[in-house]
Amino acid sequence: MFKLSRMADYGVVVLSRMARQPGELVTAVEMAQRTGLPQPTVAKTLKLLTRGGLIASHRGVQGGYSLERAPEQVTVTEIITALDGPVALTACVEGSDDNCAVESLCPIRGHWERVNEAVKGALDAVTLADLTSAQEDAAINFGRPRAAKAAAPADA
Amino acid sequence: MFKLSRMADYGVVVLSRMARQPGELVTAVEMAQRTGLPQPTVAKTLKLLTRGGLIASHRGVQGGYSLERAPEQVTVTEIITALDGPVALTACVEGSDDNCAVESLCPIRGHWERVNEAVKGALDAVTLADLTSAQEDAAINFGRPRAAKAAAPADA
DNA sequence: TCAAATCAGGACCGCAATCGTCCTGTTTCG
DNA sequence: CGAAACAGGACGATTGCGGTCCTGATTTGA
Repeated sequence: MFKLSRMADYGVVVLSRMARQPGELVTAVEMAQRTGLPQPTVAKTLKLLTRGGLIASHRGVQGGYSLERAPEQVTVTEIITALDGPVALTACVEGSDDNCAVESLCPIRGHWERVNEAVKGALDAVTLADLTSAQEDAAINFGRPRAAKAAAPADA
Repeated sequence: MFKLSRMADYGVVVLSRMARQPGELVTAVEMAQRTGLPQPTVAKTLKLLTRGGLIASHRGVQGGYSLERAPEQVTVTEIITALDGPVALTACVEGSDDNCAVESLCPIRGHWERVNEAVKGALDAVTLADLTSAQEDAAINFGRPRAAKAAAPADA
């Protein structure tokens, strides 16, 4: 229950790595090497984070991604939102598709939103800095279910 | 993101319906008729709720299920836990399977747990009574994606 | 001006977990 | 003893997600 998506995990890993040298411009492949995650996935994650406004991208030969905001300014809510869409407990709440046919007369809806707010608040209270604080030198490679086969390039 | 499972939705629907007559003994098929949900699914939900200790079951000819606890005593956390397992944000936290190979040296882990607690607290604060309060007479049939075909028996 | 590097965006496929159903016991009452 | 109802688990379909790749746009440097 409640498992946040793999993408969100990757986002935290990538951002944590970037937080170590804020402002530095790193390419997607470089990032993949540093984190040990597969390149395409890292690239995708970086793109999502860019679209979410969490990092800045620079095209061209000497391009790359950079963390422009301070780690204390980046909340977990933002990370999750950028990678998985808005934080919402129930399909009922967003009402995006045809999820809830009788949405208008569903009285539970309002109550769920209250819970949603509380959850969102909890996630807002945690920043990237909080998640990064203790892992300065530790190897960052959690959250990979069973893909830990071919040993990571280990910074090659 | 965060979408809680369909089962949890069903659980709330069923429990809300039961909360209207606490102590009354209703069978699974009866419950299905009242809620408009398919019988097998309702039966499954009832079983899970029973196992979770949220309702009591009585076998035999005149058997059925009954809500023994007061609606104010039933928290959302309990409902979710009964139907979907423990509330945990990350695969990292539970550490049940081989999800996290480097769990022991993953420094992010502790921080996620903090978030987990906050989320759990938010869900603990909402009871079944809160979700039931306003829906005394409204038809309860949200959360059904596209299965709203054959109009519900409407209490037959 | 041209070529290389790098990001942007989307399409696509495969897997996995979930959802929903059903079947076979077990218990209780008439 | 038979019917009613719950208990528990097995099983198949489906949806969403995770992961990869391809094509285009943009910038830099020779």
